[in-house]
Amino acid sequence: MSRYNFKEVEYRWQQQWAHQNLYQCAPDSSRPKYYVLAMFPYPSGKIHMGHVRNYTITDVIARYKRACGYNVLHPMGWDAFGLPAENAAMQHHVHPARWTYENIAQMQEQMKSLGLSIDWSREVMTCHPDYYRHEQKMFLDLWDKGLAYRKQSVVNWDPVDQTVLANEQVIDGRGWRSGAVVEKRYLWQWFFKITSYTKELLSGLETLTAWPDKVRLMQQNWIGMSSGALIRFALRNRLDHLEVFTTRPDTLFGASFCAISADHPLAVTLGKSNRQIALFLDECAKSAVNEATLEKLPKKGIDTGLKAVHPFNPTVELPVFIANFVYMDYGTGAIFGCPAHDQRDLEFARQYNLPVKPVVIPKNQPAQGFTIRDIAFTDDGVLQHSDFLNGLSVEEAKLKATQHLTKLGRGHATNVFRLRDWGVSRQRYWGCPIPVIHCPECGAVPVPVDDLPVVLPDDVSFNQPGNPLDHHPTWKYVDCPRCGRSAQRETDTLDTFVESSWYFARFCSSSIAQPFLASDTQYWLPVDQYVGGIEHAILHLLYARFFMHALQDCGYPVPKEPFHGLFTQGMVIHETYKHQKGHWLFPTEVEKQGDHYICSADGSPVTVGRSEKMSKSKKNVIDPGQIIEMYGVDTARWFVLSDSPPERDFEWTSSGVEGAWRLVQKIWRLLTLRTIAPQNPIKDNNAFRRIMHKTIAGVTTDIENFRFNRAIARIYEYINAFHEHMDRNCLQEGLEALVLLIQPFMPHLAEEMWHQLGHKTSVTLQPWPKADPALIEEDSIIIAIQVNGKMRDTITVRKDIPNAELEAAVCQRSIVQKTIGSQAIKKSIIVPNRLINIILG
RNA sequence: GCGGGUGUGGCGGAAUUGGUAGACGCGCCAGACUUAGGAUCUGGUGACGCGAGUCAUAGGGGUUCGAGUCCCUUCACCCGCACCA
Repeated sequence: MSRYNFKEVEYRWQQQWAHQNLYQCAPDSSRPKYYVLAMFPYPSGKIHMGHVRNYTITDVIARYKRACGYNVLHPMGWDAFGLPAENAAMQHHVHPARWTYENIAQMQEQMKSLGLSIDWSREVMTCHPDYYRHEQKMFLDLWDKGLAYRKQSVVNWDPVDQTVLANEQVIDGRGWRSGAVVEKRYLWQWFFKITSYTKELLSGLETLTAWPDKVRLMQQNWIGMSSGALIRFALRNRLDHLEVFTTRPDTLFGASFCAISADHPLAVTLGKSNRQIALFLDECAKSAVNEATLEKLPKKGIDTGLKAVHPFNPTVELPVFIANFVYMDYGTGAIFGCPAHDQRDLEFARQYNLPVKPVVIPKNQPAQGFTIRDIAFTDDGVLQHSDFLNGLSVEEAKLKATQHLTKLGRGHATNVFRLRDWGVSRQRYWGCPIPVIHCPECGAVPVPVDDLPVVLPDDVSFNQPGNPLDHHPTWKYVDCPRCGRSAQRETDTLDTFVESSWYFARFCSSSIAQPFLASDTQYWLPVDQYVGGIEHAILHLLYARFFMHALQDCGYPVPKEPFHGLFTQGMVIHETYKHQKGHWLFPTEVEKQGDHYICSADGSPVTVGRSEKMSKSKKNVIDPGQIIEMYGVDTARWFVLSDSPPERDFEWTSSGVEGAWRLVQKIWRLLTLRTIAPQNPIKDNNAFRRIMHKTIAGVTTDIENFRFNRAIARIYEYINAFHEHMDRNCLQEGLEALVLLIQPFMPHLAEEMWHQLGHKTSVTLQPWPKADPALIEEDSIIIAIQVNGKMRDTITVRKDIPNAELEAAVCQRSIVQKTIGSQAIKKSIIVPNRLINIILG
C-alpha cells in the first residue's frame, strides 16, 4: 500500500464536495436546525493560523452536528469595510474597493483549501451596496424610533494632517503619521441609543447560560450599574446648583471638596472669563481620549473659587475644583471628594492640601488614633464624626443619608450606568454612508427609502487629508428631499461594528432583495454556536445584542438575543527569533542546531524569545498556505486542535505539526492491517470493542463540550489499541468507527478511507456512531488505598463491592499492614468504586 | 489605573469537578527492523534517593480524612477599556 497522497486526495474530494453541493442548506421543518458561526474575518488578503483554528472549530462542530442529524447552517462572509483599506489606498495608491475585493478573492480561495463544510452560496460582503443598503434602511428605522440621534462628541484630531485619528493611530499622544500632538475636537456625530436598553442587556445576560461566565461578567461590568445618590449642592452666591452623583452618600460628612469635569458646562462657562481656568481646560483638551491613558495620568485640578454648600450643614463650604480625573460621560460629570474613603480623592487631596477626615472607622478599632496615610479606607466599618449617621454601618448610613437628602429636597437615590451611547459616526470613506441629508432649512432629513442605497462614489482621492467624501467635488451636493433647496449629504460613514451587528441575520437569506425573510430568520436564528476571539467579548457582542433588541422594536423579525451559545477560542502563538544584529527573523529563516537556533542565511546565533501572539511585526508567523502545501490541510486542522484546549492559547511548533502529520500516515497505514496475516489471530474481541465504545462515548462528550484536544487524545489511545488488542474479526468495524470519529477533524482522510473500506456515499452523510453502554461496563475496578490521606497502594476488586468486604480485603494487603503497624484504625472513608482512606487513631 | 482571565514534568497538556497528579502527544533514552533517508515498530521517561521512601500542580498561608481543584494573599503573563477588527 502506498503512502497517503494528501495533495491528490484533498483536491479530489474538495472538488467532489463542491460539485455535489454537500453543504448547501435550506430551512427544513422536519429536522432540528443548528446554526454554527465563526466571527467573519476582515479581508486582509491572507488567512492566518488564527483563522485556521477558528474555522476548524466551527467546522468540527458543523460536521459533528450534521452527523447527529441536524440541518446545519455554516456560512461565511467578509467584514469588508474598515481602516486598513484606506491605509492601503494612501500607501499603495490602490482603490479601497479594488484592494478589498482582490483580498476577498484571494482569501476565499485559501479558505476553500481548508475543506470547510461551508455553504458558500450565502457569502456576504459588507462593503457591497447589496449589503449596506439594508443597513441604511435600518439606520433610518432606528432614527425614526428615536434610537439614533446626533450630539457633539469628542474625537482625536491631528492638527497637522487635519484629520480624525482612530485610537490605534494615536501613539503616545501623537499622530502615527505626522507625529503631531493629538488634540481633542468636538464634532456633531451620530449615536445609537444603546442606553435605552441598559436593563434589557443586563437582564438578558442571565438567559445566556451557554456563554462563558467570564464574558457575561465582563459585559455586566461594562454596563456597570452603580446604585447611589444624586445630590444637589447649592453654590454660595450663585443661583445654580451643582449636581453630583455618588455611590458613597454615607461619607458626606467626610467631604472636603467638590470636583467637576473639564468638559462640564460650568467649567466651560468659567473658562470664558478666567484665563487660568481656560489654560487648564486647554491642557485637559490636549490629553488623550482613551480611558486607559486617562486613568494613569497624575491627578490634576484647579480651584474655581466657587464654594459648594454642604447639604447637611450649611455652615460648611467645600471648594469646587475642575479635575482631570472626573469624566463628563459618567454620572453628572461632578463629584464630591471624600479623601479618607476614596483612593483617587485621597491622591487629589494630598496634592492640593485638602483635609482628610475619616468618617468610617474599621470595626473593633478605636476611633481615636485612626488616621489615613497613603491608602484610603474603603471597607465596611462604623460611621463616626457624622452627626445623625454615627454608629451606623456603611450600608445603613448610605440608606439614611439618602433618605435625609430626599427629605431636605437636596437629592435622591438613583442608579447610574457606565455604559455610554454608541458613537457610530466615522469621518472616513470606506464605510457605509449614513443616509442623511443636511438642509439649511429642514435640518437633518432622511434620504427617502426609494433613493436607497446611498452608494459610495468610486472616484475619490486620498491625496489630501480628511474624509474623501467630504472633499469630493459633487457627491455630497444634493437637493433637500423635503424642501428641494440645495443641501448636503452627511459625509460620515458608519462604524464597522454596525455591519457585524446583523450579518448573522443576513446569512439566513443572503440573496434576496429584503434584508431577511421572517421564515428564514425564524427558522435559523438565534445562532446556536458562535465562535470567535475573546477580544470581542464586550464591544462586538454587546453591540450585536443591542442591535437585535433595536431591530426587533423596529419590527424586524429577529430575536432579542442573537447568539445562544458562545465559545471564545485562544490565540495562536509562536516563539520569536531575533538575529544578533537585533532584527526579527521568520521561523522559516532559522534552523535548529542541537539545542539552539542559527540563522540559515549567515549561520549566526539566534536568540529565541518566548511564545507570543503571531504578528507580522515580530515575524513569528506561520503561513497556513505553506503548511497545507507541505503536510496537507487535514494535518493542519488536526494539529491546531490537538495540543491545547481551544479556549486557551495554542502554541504552534514544527515538531507538533510533524507529529500530526505522522498520525495521518499512521491512520492511513491501519488499512494495511486488512491485508497482512495477523500474528495473534485470536485475541479478546471484547477488550477491543470496549475500547472502541469507550472511545466513541468519550469523543462524543468531548466534542459536545469543546474539549477537542481530549477527543483527539482518546483517538490516539484508540489507534494504539489497534495494535495491542486487535482481532481481525473486528477490523472493519473498528476502522469504520475510527473513520467516523475522525471525520469532523480530518474530513479528507476520512472520506478517502471510507471509500477504501468499500462505501460509495460520502462519509459526511453518515450518522454519528453510537456507543453501546453495555459494552463499556467494566466488572472489575481498581481502588486507591490511602492511609491517613496518603496514597499507599491500589487494589483490584469487583465493581460495587460492599464496604465491609473491601475493608477486609484492603487490610490483608502487606503494604497496608506494614503502614498501619500496631496503630488502631479509627475509621475508614470509602468513596464507592474509587478510593478507601484508612484513618489511624 | 479599572474590568476579565491564565499559571501542572524538558515542552503542549490530562485529571471522572474535593478522591490513584502527569492520560495523550512532543522531546529524550534504549532496543528491533532495515541499516542511504527526518521511515516504522517495541519498551522506558516528574525530581531526589542504592533502597524502604521523600518531595512535587507559580510563591506563601488556610479549610478538609483527603486540595491541582475551595478560601485568603503575593507574584508573573495575557485580553479588553468605547474610532483596530
